[in-house]
Amino acid sequence: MSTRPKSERMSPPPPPSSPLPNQRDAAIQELRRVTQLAAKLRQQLDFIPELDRYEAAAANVSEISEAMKSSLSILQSVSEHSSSQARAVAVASPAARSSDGGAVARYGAVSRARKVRYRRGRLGEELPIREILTEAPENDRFHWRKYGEKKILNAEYPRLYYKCGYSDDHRCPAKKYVQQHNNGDPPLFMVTLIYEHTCETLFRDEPSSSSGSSQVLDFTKASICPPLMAVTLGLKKEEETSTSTSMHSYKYELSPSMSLNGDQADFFPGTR
DNA sequence: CGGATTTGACCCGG
DNA sequence: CCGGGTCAAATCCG
Repeated sequence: MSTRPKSERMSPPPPPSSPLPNQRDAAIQELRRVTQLAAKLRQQLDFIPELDRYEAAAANVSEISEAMKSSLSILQSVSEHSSSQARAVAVASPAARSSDGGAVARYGAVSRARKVRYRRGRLGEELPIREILTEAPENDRFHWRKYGEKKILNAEYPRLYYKCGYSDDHRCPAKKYVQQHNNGDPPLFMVTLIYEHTCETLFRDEPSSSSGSSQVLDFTKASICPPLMAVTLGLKKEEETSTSTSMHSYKYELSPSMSLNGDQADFFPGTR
């Protein structure tokens, strides 16, 4: 009964109507599909705002990739060493097999540098930084309070400064800067996240329980968690927000442009 | 009326 | 001194 809402399948699963020798090929093909999905997953990681969750998810994706790789190699080696039956097939098309391995390696290599950077704080400290290029900067489900806006030299668009809406109550250090990046049809915004939220743990990994809320991915867009249920880490006994955590309404106004040719607009060379 | 946003001043590091 | 980041009083808005 659980059908994915949006779907993102790239190829329909091949019918399992394969005889024996082809089963291995089918399995390999499935593995390749999963490998592609892992690659896609890796891209979606970029939309995870919190540092620790991002890294945890990244680790999981890496493990998936590794598992895929080893599974594939196991399958292949089995087929090659295997006696009798599979033997014929294995010898029949060695080229195909090696190409499979190539594909896996390629996807495995996609693990480009993560966008977790560090920046000098006023005290010379290093602040955890993440940069995200998105068309929906308001769609992380946190409550932000704008506290400044600044024109940036050589930048077409101003930079907007936000801090966590609970920064006062919970000493949450999370901040984010949002700057429009271009004026495409879906305009892109460079979102810089600084520090993690300590105010609330939105959804700790809850196994099972209610439907939906598949704890990972799908932050891509949409889905703004309805109520931020301020679940503190369980150590501090603070009287939680209680006061209706109102829905927050954003409005990132796209400033009325200020001319400029936008030629040099070189923001972050390395991203993407 | 209260909370969020606006916006220029202020601060601070390079 | 300059530019980016933050503060905070004024203002806006529901």
